[in-house]
Amino acid sequence: MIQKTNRMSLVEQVASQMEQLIESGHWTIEERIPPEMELMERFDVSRNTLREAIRALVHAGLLETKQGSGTAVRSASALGAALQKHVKKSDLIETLEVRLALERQAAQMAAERRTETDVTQLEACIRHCQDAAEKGDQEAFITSDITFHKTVVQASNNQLLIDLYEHMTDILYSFVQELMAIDSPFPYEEELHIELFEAIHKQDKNAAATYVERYMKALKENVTMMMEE
Amino acid sequence: MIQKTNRMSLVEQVASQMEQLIESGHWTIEERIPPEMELMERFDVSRNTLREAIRALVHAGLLETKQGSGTAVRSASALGAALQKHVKKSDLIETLEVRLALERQAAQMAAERRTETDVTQLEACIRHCQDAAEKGDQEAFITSDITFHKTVVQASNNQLLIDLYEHMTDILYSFVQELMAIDSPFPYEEELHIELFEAIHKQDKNAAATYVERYMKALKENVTMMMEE
DNA sequence: CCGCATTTGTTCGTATGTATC
DNA sequence: GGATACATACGAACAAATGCG
Repeated sequence: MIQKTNRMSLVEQVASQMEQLIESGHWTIEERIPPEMELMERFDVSRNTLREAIRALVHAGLLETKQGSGTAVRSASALGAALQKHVKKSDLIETLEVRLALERQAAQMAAERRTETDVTQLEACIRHCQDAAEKGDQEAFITSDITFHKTVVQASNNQLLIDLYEHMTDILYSFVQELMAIDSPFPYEEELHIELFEAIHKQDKNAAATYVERYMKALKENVTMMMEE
Repeated sequence: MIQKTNRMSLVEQVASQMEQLIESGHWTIEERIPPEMELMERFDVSRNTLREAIRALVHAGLLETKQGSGTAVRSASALGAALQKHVKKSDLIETLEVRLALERQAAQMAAERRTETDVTQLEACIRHCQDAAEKGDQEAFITSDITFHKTVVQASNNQLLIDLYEHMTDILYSFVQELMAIDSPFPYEEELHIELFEAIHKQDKNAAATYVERYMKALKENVTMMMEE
């Protein structure tokens, strides 16, 4: 069978391969990729062809070039970069509302499909949250909190939903970090986490949705308050 | 104050401008854009620079070049193209589940925020659906059906949600078209549309969510049946 | 601080393949 | 088949930024 990809332009072939290398994690984030000269030899193409491929990935948000310095990986996913660009033009509240939509759906599906492994993982996440809260370690707490939510979504077993949610959350996180500078009076709704966990554990679909809604409502109010200050 | 990054690369400047032209609808979809020579003069850059910019947009899915023919607009949005690529690797069911998440949230928000204009628009959409159903015009019906759902989401007044939903729906639509070839035994849940409309009209948030869930459940079952055949 | 090597940025020229008329 | 227009690909040259000794 003849490979149809002979019809794919050289630039596309090179760009695809590089994209693969990035998304597969072979070229990790913030890492500098080999210089043009070396890549020319590796891919056996001319400099212009290679440069066009690099330009495509730069425009897609995957790479970042600096004259005189080199080219580095900026994002591991084209979808994430596209979302980020789009979200930057949007309202923070709008983004939160979309995140709520995704997490509620995920929580319901998690309640339906969760495995024993999911349950033990969620328990571990909650423990991490509690530990960080007791120690008063803000940063560690926020990280564990995010991990908890991501783990809930992962239990939904819907890869598209997982990807969208994680990108959305990462973007939100970096935004919130910019917004609230150093000190962060982030209230911990510990009960809500535990209740959500138990709803998933008991496979109670409606309860899971309700707790996500409550959590998100509280979060939304916090953010609006933060923005008014 | 010194301008920090007036040093945006020429290629990026050109690519951004072209992206603007596409997203603003100045270059409409499927339309062929001016040949390289003309664009070189308009942007006052060399051929290679222009080509790199075009390549970037091609890789982003906004443009499509054909040797000997020219360059045409393929998609009006970078996010849409990125989503499409990602969705193609996903399951149809997964995509439906995400769409449910978005539409349920949108319906709730529409119930809360809908204006009188939204109500009259939704009424018009329902009438179009009914007309098409009476005439037995499958294609017109599906189009009106999609328009109805998009109108519901638009009433949510959340631009990010609207964009995501519309891209998702367009992708789903093109998929379903491929899947079901010519004849399409697409069942019309007329009551559900009307009930959803009335819930939004009466600003009943919970009812709106319920009807979207029911509608999506029916749709999911139809799709699974279609795929098993 | 200077000079140098490295690396990316920009431009031009040339040859070839391919679709359209 | 021929003419034209466009896209593809390569090579070469110089400019500009960066980092190092």
